[in-house]
Amino acid sequence: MSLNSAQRQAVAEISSPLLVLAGAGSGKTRVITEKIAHLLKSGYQAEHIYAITFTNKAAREMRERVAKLVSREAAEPLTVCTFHALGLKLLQIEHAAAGLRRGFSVLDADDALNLFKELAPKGLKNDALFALRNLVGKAKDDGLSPDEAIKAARSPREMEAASIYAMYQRRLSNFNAVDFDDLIYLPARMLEEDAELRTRWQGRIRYLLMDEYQDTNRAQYRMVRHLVGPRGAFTAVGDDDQSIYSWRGANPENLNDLARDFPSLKVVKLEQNYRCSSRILRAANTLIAHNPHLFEKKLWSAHADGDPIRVLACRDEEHEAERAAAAIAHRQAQTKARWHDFAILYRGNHQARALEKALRLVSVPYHVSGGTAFFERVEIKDVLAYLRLLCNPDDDSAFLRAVQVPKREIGTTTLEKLALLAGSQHISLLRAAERIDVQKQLASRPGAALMQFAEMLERWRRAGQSLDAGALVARVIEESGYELHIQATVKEPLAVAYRKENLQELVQWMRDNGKGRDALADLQAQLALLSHSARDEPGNAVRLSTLHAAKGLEFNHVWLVGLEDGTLPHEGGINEGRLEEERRLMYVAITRAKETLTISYAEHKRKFGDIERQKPSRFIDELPAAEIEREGDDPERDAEQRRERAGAHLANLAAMLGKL
DNA sequence: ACGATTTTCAGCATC
DNA sequence: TGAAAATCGT
Repeated sequence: MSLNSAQRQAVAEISSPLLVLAGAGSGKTRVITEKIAHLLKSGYQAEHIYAITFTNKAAREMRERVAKLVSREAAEPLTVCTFHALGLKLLQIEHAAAGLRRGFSVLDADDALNLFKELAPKGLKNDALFALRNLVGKAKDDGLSPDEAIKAARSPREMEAASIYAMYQRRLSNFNAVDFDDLIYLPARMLEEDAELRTRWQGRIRYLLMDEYQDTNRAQYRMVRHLVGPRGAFTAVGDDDQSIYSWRGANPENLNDLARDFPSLKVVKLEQNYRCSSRILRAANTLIAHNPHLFEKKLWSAHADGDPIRVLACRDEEHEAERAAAAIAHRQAQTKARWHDFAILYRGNHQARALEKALRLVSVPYHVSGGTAFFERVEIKDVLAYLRLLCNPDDDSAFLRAVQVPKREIGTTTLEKLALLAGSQHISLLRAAERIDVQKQLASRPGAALMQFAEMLERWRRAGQSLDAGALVARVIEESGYELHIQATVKEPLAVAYRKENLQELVQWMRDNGKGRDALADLQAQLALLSHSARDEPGNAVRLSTLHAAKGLEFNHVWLVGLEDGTLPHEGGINEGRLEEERRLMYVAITRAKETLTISYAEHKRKFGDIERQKPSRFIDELPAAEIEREGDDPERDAEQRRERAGAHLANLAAMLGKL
């Protein structure tokens, strides 16, 4: 299929900075991939083209689609990665300018939070702690250094946050480590302050493409602005109606700022939707028209009207789940559709429980996507701690983890003593553990155990000179006793096998990606950015997903459950300006559906113990009444409605026959 | 160092 | 309500 005229325009425009406003289902990924092919044809060299996404998954998909379009060899030198991966790459190359040493660590969210907790006042309530951390995060997002944050502090709370921020950054620097936010903040700052570095990177990145632009935060925008420079050779693709991440710092205003900062900016709108039935799209348009808009766009679809949108009133959450499960099972049996053509979408993770139960009951295969902590793979984090420590002896947080798993008779008392000694000499825990005089001040058994641990790391470091990354990691897993540790601590044989597989996959990943010497130093940092592996694909199963996790996906048949005031829109979002974001969330949900959309709500729900009456979501009233078909849960009432419809149908037929 | 009991908290979740 | 974290008790 060929491109439509707006898509062609978006692909061909390479002389001016370009903003592509890509409505839901308008083929934005296709435009980006075609544009990369076009840039290559126009004489841009692949190593100078950068395509940036938000998630690893999106990056992987884009790489695959580009490789299909041009050849695999032509696509290979392209850079297609996440914002954070780009920031990491810059830091690894320019580490000296950032005050980092080679092999620096990237602390994951967990480690960063633990470090923060250590520095924050003790006994702080959870929400106060998070509020404080948000203030620190905001300072980084605003591009303020700790000193600047202290100067800018306007209230005692901000002052407190700024001083914790300063301590926090000092600790990171002692660890020779950065956190996720630093992967954006530090590059943005370096590009801002160092003209020579900026010119060099602008020469390296000759064309920049950005996906999901509405999700960028201010720091990311700053980084981008300096990377593209005044030349503005970039394409930003986004949709303000699909901005659903402002709660984690995304700033859709960035779409506006683009026009301000690049006066020659061209704007192309992709308004033809290739995904939804006309009726579904009309419903989505009518709903989102209740929001104010910066850019007017009118999405249309060439598809037929299709089935009406059904709105079901259910007794309670269980009843709602049963109806969805039964309807999916029934429809699948009737139409022989594939299971993965169905999705049930909901606002909060906890809503999945009733649905899972109902689906199991009717033996429908399902896959729950999203939901964070499900696949927190300890074995990867543990081994990564070893690798981090190997590349960066100053990484205390990696030391604390590695030294305790597997158990080697080093307990909290020993570590506290060690920390005290290390602190008094201003050296890291591992450096302290290596020192004979420190060992002498500890009890003999723990002292010896620490020495053994330090020697083991030193052995690996020497072995690393001649081994490639994959082989070295295999050796670390073996010699650290980690495999035995899994066998000893994990009870189920299946889980043991699964964990070993994961470690095997880690080794393979190192083999695949590790080229050249010192590869491990770079790879261990990249590993921190890798969340899920390429496998654990959902397969042929009904998809259960939160609305957030469903963005970017599409299904023939979508069930949207829990449409009650307080759930969608969510309680907290109803008051402040967040109602609009809730509406966008609903918009995203509707536009996932290609053929049929069923919306349901529960009239009663248990909340924190007791049963509460629920009001149907106000968003239901914002849908076009002509496109929806309401059904209560009262069988009598339903039967009556069906009879009425059948009657009307018959009357229609009779009328038509009469005309003939 | 561990298991039992009490307290707390309840929105999405990337890198 | 119910799960997870914090605290208690041995």
